[in-house]
Amino acid sequence: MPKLGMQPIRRKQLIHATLEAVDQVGMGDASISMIARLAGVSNGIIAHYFQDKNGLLEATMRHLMKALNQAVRTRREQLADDSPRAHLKAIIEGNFDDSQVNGPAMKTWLAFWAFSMHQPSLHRLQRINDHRLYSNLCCEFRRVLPLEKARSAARGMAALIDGLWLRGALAGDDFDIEQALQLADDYLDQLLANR
Amino acid sequence: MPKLGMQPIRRKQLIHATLEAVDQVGMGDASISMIARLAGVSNGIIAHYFQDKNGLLEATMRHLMKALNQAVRTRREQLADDSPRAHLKAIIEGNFDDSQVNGPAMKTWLAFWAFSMHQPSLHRLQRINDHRLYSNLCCEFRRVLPLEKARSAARGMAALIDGLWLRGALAGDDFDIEQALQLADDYLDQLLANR
Amino acid sequence: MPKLGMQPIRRKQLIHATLEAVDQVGMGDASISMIARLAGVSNGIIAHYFQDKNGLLEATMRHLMKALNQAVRTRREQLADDSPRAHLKAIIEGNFDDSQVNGPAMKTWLAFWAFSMHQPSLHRLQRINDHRLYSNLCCEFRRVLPLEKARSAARGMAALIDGLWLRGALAGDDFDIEQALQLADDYLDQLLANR
Amino acid sequence: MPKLGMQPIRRKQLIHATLEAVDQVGMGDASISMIARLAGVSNGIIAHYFQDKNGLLEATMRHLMKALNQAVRTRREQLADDSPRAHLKAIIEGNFDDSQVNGPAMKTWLAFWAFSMHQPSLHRLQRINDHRLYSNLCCEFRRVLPLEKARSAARGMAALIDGLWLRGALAGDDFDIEQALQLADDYLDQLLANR
DNA sequence: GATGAATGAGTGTTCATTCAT
DNA sequence: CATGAATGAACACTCATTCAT
Repeated sequence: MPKLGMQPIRRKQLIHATLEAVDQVGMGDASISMIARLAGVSNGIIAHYFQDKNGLLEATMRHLMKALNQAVRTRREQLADDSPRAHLKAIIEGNFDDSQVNGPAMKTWLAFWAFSMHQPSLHRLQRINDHRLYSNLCCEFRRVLPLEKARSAARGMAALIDGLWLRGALAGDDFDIEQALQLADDYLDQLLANR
Repeated sequence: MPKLGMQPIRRKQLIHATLEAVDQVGMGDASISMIARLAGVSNGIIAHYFQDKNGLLEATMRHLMKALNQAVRTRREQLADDSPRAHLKAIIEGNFDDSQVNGPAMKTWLAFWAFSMHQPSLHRLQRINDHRLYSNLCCEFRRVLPLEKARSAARGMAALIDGLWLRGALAGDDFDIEQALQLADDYLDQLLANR
Repeated sequence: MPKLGMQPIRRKQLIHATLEAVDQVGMGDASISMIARLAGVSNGIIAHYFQDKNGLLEATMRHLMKALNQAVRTRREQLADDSPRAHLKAIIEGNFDDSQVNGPAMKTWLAFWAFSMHQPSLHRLQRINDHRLYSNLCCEFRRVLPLEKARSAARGMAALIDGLWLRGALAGDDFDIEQALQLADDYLDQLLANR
Repeated sequence: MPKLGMQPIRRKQLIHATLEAVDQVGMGDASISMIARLAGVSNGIIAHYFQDKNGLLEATMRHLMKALNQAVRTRREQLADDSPRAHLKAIIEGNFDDSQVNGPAMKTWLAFWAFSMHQPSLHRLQRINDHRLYSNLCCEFRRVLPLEKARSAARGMAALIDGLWLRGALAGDDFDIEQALQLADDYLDQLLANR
């Protein structure tokens, strides 16, 4: 008798096992059987739920992206203040959400960046994600800056956010999130001041 | 004695073949035999000159780092103007040198970032490289800013440079270097203005 | 579930293929793929059941040791006469059992002796096996000889058995088992006479 | 200018390096380049003096056999007493000469036994060596025993010698040579008493 | 006489994938 | 739904051998 509704449970199990595996040994050495072992299921099950390894990796990336979007959206929805500045801060902070700055997530993002350069389906996801950050920022800057200035500000802020995140990820345990937020905040002030 | 002085020639050959291979198929699929084929030599020669695959990858990373340092140093040495601002601009521009923004180099850097998270010897190299950028920037900022402000500025600028580079690399052919330099320059102005 | 209970079948298959391979080309040239071919299975299956080549070799050695112990035990259990002499003869004869004097077994034992000098896990097995022969002999000698004489007799008899076996193995097809048993028997008479 | 008379020097160097290599890692892992390194010469030199690896191994085996024969002959020549008993003791003792019971020699003999089963040229050498021990013993026994008894005694004594040596070699550092000689001596007494 | 660069076949091992149960 | 047995290609690496110098 088939257990009903196993699909979402198994998928979550396997995606988390993938993150854990990448955290432990890197994406290159995260084999199907290791992931299956971490998830406590058999090898074959991955084909059942994700077709093949690429399917699992793509699903894992979508999971991270969804978590990022969720982190940003939640912060923006809970805003008392509807000012551009408040929204921009929320976007910045969302990018340094717990779901994005833990070991497994950081290592997996790094691995995906490299991998996506040679995998069209992942590259598309990657570009969508990059564009969403820019687009979110640009929208808000647009409320207080002329178009070209807004675009420029969005490009700069997106780069600073990613750069801070990247250097933090590479630094490992020394990632000082408060400091990163402070730097982004200072930059934001300057961008907004420069009308 | 056999042909003498082949070592530096072969090493260069193989490092360039590695960059080419990573550019074509990514580091995960850049096999020893593919690299050897691209270099026009036999598989076994890699062991002869680099001990093993890791040795070759590490040498390739050192090559990229050396090129980056060289690009920065050359620009600084040729400076007519010895002002902090000029030096900082030279550092920024060095990071977007041709040796760093071509396809093979960008893909290889991305791959190394991911890989270094699980390879202590590469991680060490990575940290040295990250620190050098910060350190170079900090020195120059220090000439015009108080210590804490200089540190902050260096951290911010390092992050912006890396972020611009990263987003450019992920964008692929659409990497607009002029635009990136402009954004970094604007940020630099603001940092220097904020004494 | 897939075919159940394949493990013991496959393990026997592969151990016998190993003995055959060592018989045909020696342990140095008995490659995984040759063994797999002889067993009629794929290369990869060895990892599935024995982890790696060493695991297979160790299992093969255990198989030979088990056969030897079985050959001795069976003879002793079927003894009508419970005298020390009868037991000692049974031990001697067990060491020249068909399972121990055929080509594959002899060549594999020789190879293991050499190999065990550099493989701690096999060396341990080897010592256990050596000690068991001595120990079995000593127990029986002890029933009719004082301690020191029993020990001496056991050492001598163990050496003679191994020496006869060794020279027989090296002689190849000319191994005259009857002659070997006769020599061991004569030696036994002398040891027992020397109270 | 070619150095004259290098051949015997280089050959000795390489044979000793081979024994050392086999002692350290076993014959399976004693590569040409390891042997060359231990000898302090280049890889290519082995082909120069021994044609190929087999040539070197065969020469090494001949070296061990020569040392064994020398050890026996020297003892017999220095005998004051020309009795069969004295000669037999000399033969026994020669087989436990320092040149035969050190680590490198023991490990190499074991490896050769295994290897010779699949290498006709080495097998021939092996049989010559085995036969020489038997033949030497038989000659002396013949002086005091009838033909069949002499043959039997020689077979038994050869087996005991080899068996004691083998069990000693497998025991490693615990090889008690005095004990082995005592056991062989006791056996000798019994064989000579049984006219 | 001696070197060490270069080869390329061969090794053990790993792994994503398939499939009968 | 789920298993784990089985495959076979691919991998990094080793090595005896060759040969120009």
